[in-house]
Amino acid sequence: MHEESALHNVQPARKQQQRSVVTQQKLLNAAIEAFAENGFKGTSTRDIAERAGVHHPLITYHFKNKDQLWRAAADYIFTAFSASLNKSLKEHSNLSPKSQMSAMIRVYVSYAKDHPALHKVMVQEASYPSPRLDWLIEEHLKPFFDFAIDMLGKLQQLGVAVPGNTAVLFNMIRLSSGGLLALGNELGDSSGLDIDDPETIDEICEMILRVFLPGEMPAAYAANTAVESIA
Amino acid sequence: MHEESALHNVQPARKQQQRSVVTQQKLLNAAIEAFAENGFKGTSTRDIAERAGVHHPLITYHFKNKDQLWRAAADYIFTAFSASLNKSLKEHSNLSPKSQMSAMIRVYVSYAKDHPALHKVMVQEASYPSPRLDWLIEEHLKPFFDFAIDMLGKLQQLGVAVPGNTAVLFNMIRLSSGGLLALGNELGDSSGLDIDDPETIDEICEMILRVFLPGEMPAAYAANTAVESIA
DNA sequence: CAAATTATTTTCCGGATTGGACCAAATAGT
DNA sequence: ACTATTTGGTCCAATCCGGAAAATAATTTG
Repeated sequence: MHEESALHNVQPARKQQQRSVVTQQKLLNAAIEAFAENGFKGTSTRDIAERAGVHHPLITYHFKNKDQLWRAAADYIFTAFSASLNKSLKEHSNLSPKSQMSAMIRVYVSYAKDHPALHKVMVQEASYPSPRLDWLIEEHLKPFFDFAIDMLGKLQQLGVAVPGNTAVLFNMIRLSSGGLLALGNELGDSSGLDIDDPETIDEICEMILRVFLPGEMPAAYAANTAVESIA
Repeated sequence: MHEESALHNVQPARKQQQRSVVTQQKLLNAAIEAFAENGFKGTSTRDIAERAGVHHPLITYHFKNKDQLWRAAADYIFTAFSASLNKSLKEHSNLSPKSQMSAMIRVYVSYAKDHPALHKVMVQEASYPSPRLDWLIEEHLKPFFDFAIDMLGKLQQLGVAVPGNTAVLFNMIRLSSGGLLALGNELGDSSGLDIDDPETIDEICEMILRVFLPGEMPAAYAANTAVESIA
């Protein structure tokens, strides 16, 4: 027996084996996919194990139980997203606020395209109150939201973003960006849009900018306003 | 035994009893709620029956099986929505296209507030390919989408709606409108928004109009362009 | 290499849940 | 009052559930 999930092992008396991290990752990816499709309740650990091509008791071994697996999976995908977001923020830190927000939206859309589960899991969990939703908000959503809303508010003051309740505006951007990609299956059949076409992705990004950030940056604006990355 | 669901009875040798339609409606409402929360796979017929306060074998009696119940529930909510939409369209048929689209968005937002399941079910089913998704698109989504996209395209030509791919724009409106309401649980905790406050609803509607339909109608435009209701 | 530790496989469990069948009783139209 | 419709109560066989436990295999470390 072990006290903690292998992912957060405190004192590994011995090094973690390679195959271990491989199966953990296989399980995490499978879990994300399954949870995104069928929600927490609608997903069985056996389904996840099968998708991962792994014997189901390994879930107990590596993650203790279904709930911890869900949390580990959420950590996994949100941390990865946060990383690529911070990377982009750093690269664009010397550009105008509008360019920064623009880059941020592009990162989100790109990430949502490759990992639609990011958006789906959020929607799935928000469907009804649950301890997981509370945890997700506190642990991952709130920091990101606070940061983005603050940034968006500044753009509103500059006349770049549409005025109005900033939180509402932010969530509209989030839902549009993530939702379009998550609805890939439906969009094709109902609206003739091909999500896998890079041009469609571009069109989506540009449309979001055109709609939500229609204003131009004031010419006199000094581009150099440092933007700290998210904690 | 009966050949068809009671809802689509062909030759009722005797009239359908009142209490029958009551339990059917209770079941339909419960089904919509449950399917919206946990998806098709994640919902059990027993769960639905329990929510409806009805003995679960009645599902078999009234709807034959789980799948038919899902279809009946989808029919129910989409038909009701279509009705209130057509009503609003008729009432505003003498107004400008922008006012009509504005009214349409308000109807959608209001409906999504009282019946967030409308949006949730769509998202749930679009999560992965399924015969239900195909059916839903063909039966309900396509007619509505085609109508709305056509209307939106005209508004783009008039310079009222933001230019760009009309289908993308339409889906952004749809996701923003429905999504904000469907995410009620999350929005409160993560962004301090109270969905139950009528002012919030107003703010949302106005924001959507401000963002997606920023242009003014050309003054010279003749208001009287008849708009047929959806088939 | 050998021992100690970590990881995987295999088997099993008790219980809950699944969708659905069945029939007797109640109810409501005619 | 007669009869079709609707409901209540019970049951079932199958499957799936999350997890425990023990036997086996593979790796790291000394």
